[in-house]
Amino acid sequence: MRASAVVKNLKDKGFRITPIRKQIIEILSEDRGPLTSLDILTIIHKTGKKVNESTHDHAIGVSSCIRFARCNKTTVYRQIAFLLEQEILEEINLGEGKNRYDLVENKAHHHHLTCNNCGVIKDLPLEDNDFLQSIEKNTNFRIQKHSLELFGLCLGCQK
Amino acid sequence: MRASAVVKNLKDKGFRITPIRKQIIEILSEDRGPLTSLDILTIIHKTGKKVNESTHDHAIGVSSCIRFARCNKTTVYRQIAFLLEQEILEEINLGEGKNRYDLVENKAHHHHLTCNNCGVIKDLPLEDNDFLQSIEKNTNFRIQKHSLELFGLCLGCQK
DNA sequence: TGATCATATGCAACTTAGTTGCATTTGTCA
DNA sequence: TGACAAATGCAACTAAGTTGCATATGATCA
Repeated sequence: MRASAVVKNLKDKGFRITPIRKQIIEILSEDRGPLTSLDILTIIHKTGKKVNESTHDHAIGVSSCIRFARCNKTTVYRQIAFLLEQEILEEINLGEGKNRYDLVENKAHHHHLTCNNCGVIKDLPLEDNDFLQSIEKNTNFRIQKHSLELFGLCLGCQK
Repeated sequence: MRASAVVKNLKDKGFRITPIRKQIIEILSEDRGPLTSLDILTIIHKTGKKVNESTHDHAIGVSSCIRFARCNKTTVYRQIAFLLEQEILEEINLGEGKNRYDLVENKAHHHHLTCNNCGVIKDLPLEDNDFLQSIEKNTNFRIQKHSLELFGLCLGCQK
């Protein structure tokens, strides 16, 4: 798994490895597609270790309750910011009014194909260097970043 | 000006022409670049007719005050939704956490070049039909919509 | 021209994504 | 193990956008 390599790399650079940081890196390397901060938080809550807590609320007869792993949304946002800074993550905007995040691939820069029906998001590797160079020539802009997002129907949803 | 043609077209289709609807169409046809809902609201407030209102607040000695044209943000959002439905506007997302809107051009579909330094947004007309067709062939997706946004430095900001 | 009515508007309250300040906790290293 | 910088939790906040409902108004017709 790529997660352990990322963790090792961060450790070597002198950054702390906390359980939450590690878990977020693991979640993002499981190839679930680009995730929102809420996706990440929900996965942490669902997959985290269960904790038995004794309570003494005799009034409603509850003697113990089960809770899932705790993590605050602020922490998720801060981890995302950290991982973006370290260029481990990239931010993806599909016009949904929220951001998604994906591990930066070692392979070539890629784009996304989103199915308007089922919502599946597929990677789309593209050789676009020539394309960008010709735009630079024609416009006198120096291009630093670009985003190309495609929306349509996947094969299964065309029927 | 294109605004009057748009207004006439809406009237012919049986839609009401209210002062706010008209003003929003005019603002968007002034070629200020893609605007946010707040941009539109602010322009309405600044350029609207002044209204003298008599007050009788003797306690603080104010006998009249000047107010700018009123328009509620809800109204702007609803007009945007209406104009999107009529395919008069298109929604543009530059990853800012908010949407921008631009009149749909009769000319070819185009993209945007945003300067990371001064924020200027330039139109970029592109012939991308072949490009999209080859992606359809390679992926089996039927592409319905795409967004290509480029970010970098305009000529003036490269120095 | 004035009455009618569907449509447009204003307002307040709400939702959701994301941010900030501050007190507390915890990984790391000596 | 103790110390301390970095990470976390929590509450309160901001900003974009939405919803319900009462009121106002543009277009039409008598």
